[in-house]
Amino acid sequence: HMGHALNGAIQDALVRWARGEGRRAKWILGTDHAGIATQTQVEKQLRAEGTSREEIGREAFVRRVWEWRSEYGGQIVEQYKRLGATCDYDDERFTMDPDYAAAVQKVFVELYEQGLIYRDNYMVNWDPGSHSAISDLEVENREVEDALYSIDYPVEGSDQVLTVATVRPETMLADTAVAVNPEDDRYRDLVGKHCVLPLVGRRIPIIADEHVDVEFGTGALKITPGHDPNDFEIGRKHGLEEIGVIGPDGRMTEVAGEFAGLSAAEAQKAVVEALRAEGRLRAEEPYVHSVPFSHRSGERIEPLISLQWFCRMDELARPAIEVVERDEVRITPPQWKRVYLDWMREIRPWCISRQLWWGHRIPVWYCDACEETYVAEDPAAAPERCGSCGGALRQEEDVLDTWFSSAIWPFATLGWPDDTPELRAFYPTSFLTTAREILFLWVARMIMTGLEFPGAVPFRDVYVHSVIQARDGRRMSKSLGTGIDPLEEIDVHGADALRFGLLAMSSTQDVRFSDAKVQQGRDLANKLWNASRLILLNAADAEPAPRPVCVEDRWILSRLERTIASVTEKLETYDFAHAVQEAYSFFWRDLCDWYLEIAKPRLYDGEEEVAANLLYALERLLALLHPVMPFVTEEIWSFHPARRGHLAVHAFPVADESLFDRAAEEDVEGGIDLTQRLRAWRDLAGVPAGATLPAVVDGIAPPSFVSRLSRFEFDGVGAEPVASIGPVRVLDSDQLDATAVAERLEKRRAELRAEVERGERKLGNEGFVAKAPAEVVEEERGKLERYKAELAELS
RNA sequence: GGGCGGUUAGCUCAGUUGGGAGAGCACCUGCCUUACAAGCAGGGGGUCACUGGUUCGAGCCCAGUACCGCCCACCA
Repeated sequence: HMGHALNGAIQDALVRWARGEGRRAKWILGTDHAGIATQTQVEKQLRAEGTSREEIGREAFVRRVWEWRSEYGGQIVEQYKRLGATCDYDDERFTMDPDYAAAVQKVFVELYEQGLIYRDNYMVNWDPGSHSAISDLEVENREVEDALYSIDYPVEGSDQVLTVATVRPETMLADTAVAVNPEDDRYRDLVGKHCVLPLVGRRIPIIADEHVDVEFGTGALKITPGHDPNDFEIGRKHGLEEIGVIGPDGRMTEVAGEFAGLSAAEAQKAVVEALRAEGRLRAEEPYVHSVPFSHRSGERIEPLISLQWFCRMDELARPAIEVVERDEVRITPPQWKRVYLDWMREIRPWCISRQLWWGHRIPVWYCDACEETYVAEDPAAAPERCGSCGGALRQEEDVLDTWFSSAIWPFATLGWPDDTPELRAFYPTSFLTTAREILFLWVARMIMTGLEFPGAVPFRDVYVHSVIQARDGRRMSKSLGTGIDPLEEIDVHGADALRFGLLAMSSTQDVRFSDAKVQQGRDLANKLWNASRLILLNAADAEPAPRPVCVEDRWILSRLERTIASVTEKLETYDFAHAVQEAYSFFWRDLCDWYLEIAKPRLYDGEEEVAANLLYALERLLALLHPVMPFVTEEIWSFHPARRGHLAVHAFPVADESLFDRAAEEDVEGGIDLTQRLRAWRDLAGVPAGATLPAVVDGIAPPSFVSRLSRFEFDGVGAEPVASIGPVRVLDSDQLDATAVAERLEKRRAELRAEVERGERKLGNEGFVAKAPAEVVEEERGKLERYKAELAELS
């Protein structure tokens, strides 16, 4: 999707740039096994074939997934090639590769042996869609309208009732307490007594817990430790019984008695009806609240207690917090640093087991006879018999969260745990870019495992790129139909155009996809081609070199080198939008609009110096733009007389400061400004486009190109001056329309009067003159003088 | 409920330390000028969301308001 394309454009620009600077660059492209998503796809196929994973069994299913993978797994790689990404394709990695899998097992076992990985019955986010537990980060909350039911729970041995409110009445079957706030005077004397649970008849204690909000509803809260994360915590604190009435299949269990077998939704209706029949239902009202959904399957999460593997994060997080605090890992843009730190400081245990078949099967074996547990790094070397009782061993059925294996990507792909030359050469890596939704899921975990295993940060820089939204500002998503396919953009506009466009769009904030920016990239590629044609067809015999012979030459060389310096600086700070805009504007405005137009006569004359300058500028410009637009620059390069091999392995230009020339820049830019004013005057005075007008210059002569590019002859004689533009006095001629000239003059006089008034007002302000810096005041005085002088000339 | 970001031209976005508001696209006018009509030249267009404050001077700094978006969060 477009996020991959942006990510690829950024990484490829940086890696090509790094190579061009002679740095040893490695870019490993690879994929994770996307456990839930992939398993879901294959299960869908099986259903279409009238079978299921249960029917064909684990081994056959995993084979099917590998087949699926061999068919579709290469797509992203092919797409990256279309984009022009120069990954080390021979080194492609996959999280299920045997050596990678071995690294995953090793990490699991080491963390297990340190006591950081443990198995526990705990409240998890159960995803009925994938039939698996998922982690907190894979849950998204959505606003939903439910009904809020108020139910009367009779207090044992009295006429009193406690009214509790719930959006999930079916879970009342698993209630094991009613809680009130200890400070709540209304219920103080009820604490310690019991309620009788309607429909069920179970005696449940009334307990006091400060979590209960006195303000909400009646201030009495039903406690269902088995089906509510909140109640689970309270239940553990008070040692309450944990009852499960909803099973992993989303249906009511045997424990639910007469409701057993119903889906949770059906049970809700039935329970409400039963309560109503018993007169226990006090109220029912619409209620909007946020509800967890599975990010993967889209189904509503069913919180339930289940036996899962967890990873304790606090110890792992501590050093990962420090390296970011100390900027040993720099996060750009900087606001994400705090987001990272806030999350890490509040980090909770990570549920790492998944009830799937596609993934790294957890390397744990159980002895059913004596309840002994074994772990083994190498599944092939796993014990077959229990060491204590000799009983048969059974391997854990669950697999690891895909992110658990992705977390070790930076070093596992380089051969860890072996001490490989690659690991020594490239770890720690330098750069990682990603969308911010990946910051916790992946980046944080890579930092933690990197510090824990190889013992160093996995990368120095993290760049969090923009989210590219759809043209209308909505999220790009397949389900909304708002997605824009990068491959289609490449088909229509070209990969260079898309790369340029994406980098030009990128920002420190989210941006809408801009067709105009891609268009700009396409236009740039086109114009590069045309300008190169002009240069190469007319200058091919020269040797590229800076050979300035006039102020315009010194100007363009100075601008070229300043642009190189500036683009490099922007790349260094990951300011891609400004980097590409700056290169664009140098090429389009300075080189094409001005220098090429100025230099054409010399070029057509076969002048060697101008040819040398142009070939030099082109050579350096191609190399500068190559990281952004590799295809067109490489193609043009193949026609350049200075080419040696491919541009892709040519050096990135280093700014030559000896060519910086402030004076030449001022002179030429003054000439450009004068040319534009002369052209504007002509246009507004209604002069035919092709006409050449007589004029004289009063004072210092402007650069020679001004006359030709503005179509004025500066050696006019005889006629009266009718207008004054800078040092240029336009002389009367029969090509001028007297009325239009008069109107134009009057318009200019009005402008000048307004400027003079503005300047006088500002300088008449005592505060300004007294408190503003002297140079600012001086500048204002100078401007006022110039405006007054021009106005005097025109009157 | 917390936190972060946004509000600048018709559209998408830039605006470095506070000193006369910019780009690309779109629009208007004129040009097929021997690299390019996917082009060239010129032009119009903005109460910088709102209200106060600081300052000689505010798009920029401070306080508040209103919308929009995102992230985090165990009020039933």
